[in-house]
Formats: sequence, C-alpha cells, structure tokens
Amino acid sequence: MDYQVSSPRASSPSPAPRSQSPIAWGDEQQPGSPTTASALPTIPQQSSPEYRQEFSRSVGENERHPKGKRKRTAAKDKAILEAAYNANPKPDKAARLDIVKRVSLNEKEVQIWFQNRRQNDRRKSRPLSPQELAALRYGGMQILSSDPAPYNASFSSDITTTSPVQPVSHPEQEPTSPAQPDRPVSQAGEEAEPIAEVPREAREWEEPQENAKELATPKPRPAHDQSSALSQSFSASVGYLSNRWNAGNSFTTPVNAGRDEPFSWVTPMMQPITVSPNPSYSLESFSSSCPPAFAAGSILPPPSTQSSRFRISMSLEGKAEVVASVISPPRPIAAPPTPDMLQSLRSIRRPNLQRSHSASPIVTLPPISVLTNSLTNHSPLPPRLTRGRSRDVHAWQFACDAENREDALTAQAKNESNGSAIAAISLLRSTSSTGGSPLQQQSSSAKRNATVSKATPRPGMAKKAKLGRASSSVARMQSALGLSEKVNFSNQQGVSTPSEKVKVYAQHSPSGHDSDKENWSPDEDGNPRTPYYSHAQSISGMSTTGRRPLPSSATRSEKDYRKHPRRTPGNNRVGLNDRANTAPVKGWGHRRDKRAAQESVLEIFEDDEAENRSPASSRAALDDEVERFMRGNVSPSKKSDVDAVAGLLSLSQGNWR
DNA sequence: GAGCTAACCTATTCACGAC
DNA sequence: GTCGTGAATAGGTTAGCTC
Repeated sequence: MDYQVSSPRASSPSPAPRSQSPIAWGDEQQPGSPTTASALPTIPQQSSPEYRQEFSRSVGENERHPKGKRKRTAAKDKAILEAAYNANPKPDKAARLDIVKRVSLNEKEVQIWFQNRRQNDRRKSRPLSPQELAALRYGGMQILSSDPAPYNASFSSDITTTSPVQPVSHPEQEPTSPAQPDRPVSQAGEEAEPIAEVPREAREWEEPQENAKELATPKPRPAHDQSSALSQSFSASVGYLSNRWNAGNSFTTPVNAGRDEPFSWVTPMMQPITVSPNPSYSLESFSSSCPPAFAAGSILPPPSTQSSRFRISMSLEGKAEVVASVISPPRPIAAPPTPDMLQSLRSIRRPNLQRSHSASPIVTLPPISVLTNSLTNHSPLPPRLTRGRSRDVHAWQFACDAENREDALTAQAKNESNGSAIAAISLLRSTSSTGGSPLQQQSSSAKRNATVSKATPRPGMAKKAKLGRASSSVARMQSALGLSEKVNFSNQQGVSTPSEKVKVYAQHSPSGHDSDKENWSPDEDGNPRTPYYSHAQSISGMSTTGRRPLPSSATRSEKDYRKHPRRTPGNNRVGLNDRANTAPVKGWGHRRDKRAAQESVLEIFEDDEAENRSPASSRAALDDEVERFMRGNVSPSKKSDVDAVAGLLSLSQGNWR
C-alpha cells in the first residue's frame, strides 16, 4: 500500500537521478505505474505556492515522484488534517482511515503527518533550555537564545514595564488556521483582558482534559469549545507566563506589595517593573507560581499554617537572605458568576471537589486563583482542573531537574517555608544518602537544545543521552526513594506504616519530587486531601491520599483501549502514563517483568522506628526524631546532615552574612 | 518467555519554499 | 545562499497477543 522507498540516507547521500528513483508515489491509486521524472509535468514557474502545491498534488498522486522529491500536503488536505488533529491529535486506525478517505493521502502518510504534527507541537512547547535560563538569569530579561522561547504578549497587559525590554512576540506560532478552533488566538481586540497567543506548552496542559472529554463524548468537539478555548487561553497563558517570567527574572517579590495597588521593583538589570493591580493577575500570580527552580530569589508563600515566620530567600547574586514571612492576604474573591454560568456549573460540578491547592512550592504551578478567576469570569465551564500533567517530557523534566535549580539553601528554604523541618531534614538525608538528587536528570534534549544534553551524556547511554523517561517517577521511586521520601511520604500520608515494609503501589510518592504536585490538595494540616480523581484508589486500593492519576495517563490508556481493542482496561496500570512512564528502569529486566513490577507493589524497607505506629505516635516519633536530630544526637552518618541543618538554621537566625 | 504487531516517541535528515 | 518548515526515516520503547 505504501510507496516502496529505501532510505535516502541509506541508499545514497546524494540525490539520485530522477529517472532512477525507486519511489512510487501514490502507487496505491495507480499501482505499478512506472513513470519517470521525465514524464512528470512541469510545474509552472509563475504560479502561487498554493497553485504549485495543488499542481504537485494533482500530479503527484498518480505519478512516481523522483527520489528526494517530497510531495507537500495540499492546502485542502492540510486543512482537513488540521481539523482532524484539533479534534483528535491521536486518531486511531478507524479515524485515520476516515481521514484517509477525505484526503488524498494514504494511511501511512496520514499517520506520519499526525506524528510530525505532534512532534511539532511538542517542539514548540518545549521549555527553555538551561542555557537559555542561565542567560536569562544572568542577563536580565534579555533573551539570548538563538531560538527564543516566547514571551506571552499578555504579559504586557498586566505588567507595565518601563524598561526598554518589550515582550517578545511568539515567532513560532503557525498562522492561525480556520480549522484550528482551539488554537489560541489573541482576544485582545475582544476582551478586556488581552489574551495573546498561547504557546503549545500551555495547550499541552489542556490536552489530557481534551482527551478526557473525547472519552466521555467521543465527538470531535464539544459545543463549548470556543469559550473553553478562551478560558484555556487565559489560564494557560498565565501559567506559561509565570514560568517564563520567573525564568527570566530572579528577583524577590516584594512581600509587602499589596494587591490593590501597583507596586514596583527593580529587575536584576535595574529595570523598574510595575505591576498593575489586576485582581485576576495579581502579585500572587507571580509569587505563588514563582518556583525556586526558576527564580531562586523567590520563595513561595508557605502553604502550611505551621510555617515559620522567616523564610530564607536567595537573592539573584546567590546571597542568602532571611525574609520575614508575611501572611498572605486572602485571595481575591472572584467576580460572581452569572446565573448562566452558575447553571452550567451546577449541572456539571461534582460535589466535594476541591480545587487543588499547590501542596508543594517546588513545582511551578499556574496560579489557581487565576485559573479559577479565569474560569469564573470568562467561561461557563465548570471549574475543572484544567492543569493536568503535561505530557511534554521536557517541561516536567526540567521542572523536576533539581540539578538545574536546587541547592541547599533553596531546598532548605522551600522546606522551611513549608513549615516542615522534617522535610528539610529528609531532603538533606536524601541527598546525602543517595549521593545526589534522584531527580538529577538530563535536561531537555529537544532538537534545538540537543547540544545541551549531549554535552553530558549519562553513563550507560552509549549512543546518546535520552530523555527523562529514563528517570521516570517510577524509576526514581525505585532507585532513589530513600528515607527522606519515606519520611515525607508518611508525613504527608498522615499515617504511619504498620509494617516494616511500606507498600507503595504504583502511585508515586507525593513528595517524590514529582512535578505534578499540583494534583495534591492539602488540607489545613498539610495533609493531602482526597485527590480529584479517585480512580486510582478505587482500583489499587490505595489510601485516599494517593496521588490522583494523571489525566493523561487514564486518557492514554483508555485511548489505547480504543485503539487496541485487545488491550483491556484490566491490565491498565494505575496512575502510570503509558508513555510518560515508559522509562527503562534500572534493575528491571524484561518488559513483562517491568510491567509486573509496576503492577505489583513496591517494597520499601522502613526504619525500625517507623514500625507499628499509630498516626499520633508516628508524629510523635517524628518529632522525637527531629528533636534528637536537632540536638545532634544522631548517628555519625547523619552528622553531616546535622551540620547542614545547623548551618541553615544559623542562617535563618541572622547569621547569613 | 520469545516473537510478533501496532502504536507511540525522539532524533534526525533532507527537500522544498520563502527571503 | 540561508533558513525555516514539513515530510520522511531510523531507532527505541511500550502493550497486547499468540505460541
């Protein structure tokens, strides 16, 4: 069915003469029509690209194209494909066949087109490379990369900068196609809040939701798509903007900046920045979403009531600063929804659902308040969790890449800001016990960033440094889940481990440095609430404090069921994205063994101290442990940890310079 | 458990078209 | 000639199934 072609590279590096081309283009229309290049009609030179494409299309279908001549997808076909892609980026075989009927491409070509299309999306959604981040961090707001990541134009709507640096328009966005209803389009001319083009990165966040919708109603597109796109555009742009903003500006957010009045500060380049008092895009949008990963000088507001009064912040120069914590003022109340919106909300909103409040300040999260505000203000959609886990490996890989951002001070500051001394100790333990962060991975090696990752190939990667799959959550969990994470895990679970072996199902530790901590919704005590999705728990029997399965995982799995009828949901791995978690794991043998390992529980040997404890006794024991730890009554192996913590505490007490 | 198939991914090459 | 885009390939991984 497909044209028979040998690899151009394998056959000959130089283009062969046309008449010798073995490629049969469109041979499924006319199988075995041996035409040569000499038989090809000549494309008129004075013709528009569309005409030339159409010409090539009409000619190429039934002719053998010479080697190296690649047919371009016709405009009409491209429109159809784009529409199909927007409806379903991953069409199954039936959908592909349906598309094949509508376009003048064969199934293989359609499949490749979708594959390339997805790759293109991911490529565009890739995060900043470490080099770019470094350039931004030390070069102010200047974009030094040759392949600059976009700055969202909506940035300028809420932040009035008097600096000469202007928001950079997105140079990579494709021209808006009429067949792309969900392609983020600037609403600046229509809405009070200008919404610029949202990079694909932001859209990636939405993709699982879209897939979920498709599963629920396998229709091409829901009716509310437009409004959804609007809200998505807004919310996505905020999250994306936060990343970009924080990535490029490592400054300490003024803690006393009010929400209702503009405030200003000075960027590292001594460029004054003024933030307008836009309630939907308030300071919290920046501060709460400002990850230490990208803005070392910014420490998130402590989500826990047990947080300390002081937090350690690191200035741009890398100096430790002790910042007095200021209790965050209450979040601005969203504008009351209209009756229509309430109606739609009531019809869809599920009871007892709570919007996830970032349980960890480590991960860059889109400001929930902004999300809710945007949903409330702009969309009649229910306040769904529009932020699933991005399937973009690069994004999360970098977000989890402790090597890029972590140091002792920031780590301590984060934990301390979280009000958890145990977490701080645990973190230090983990780093000391494992010899490094389990999250130390290679950064993104997207095409244009490939040199970065290639520069530091990991051991064992003979050919090239692979992506973060090799260090998926499961892998990290198996390989590097140390005492620290166990402590964190039990701490966040709020329950003790009844036995020596802590059974951890294929769920990931919420504190396992996974970047999807936005899925956790801690309660007032810092304990995670029942996650939004309880599917995983219902299947695995895990406690209700388990991590909510990633939307993409369930989506992908169910999509696979649709794609592969032979694949039964019964074999679905709970909480594991079949792609994102397809990491080769050390110590895992055959793939079936891997699968078995994933399906089976993971055994973690807990300290004796953690045995047979009730929740209360567990907490007491932990407190005792902390006390003993702080008193220095620890084993020699933990002495370094004591020193580190003591140093940090010394810093927090003012001896930081 | 091995082999096969299908699907997906990333990385890469290279033709094509615009400038 | 340069550069960006898109079509296509290569290599790798997974799941599901069969034997």
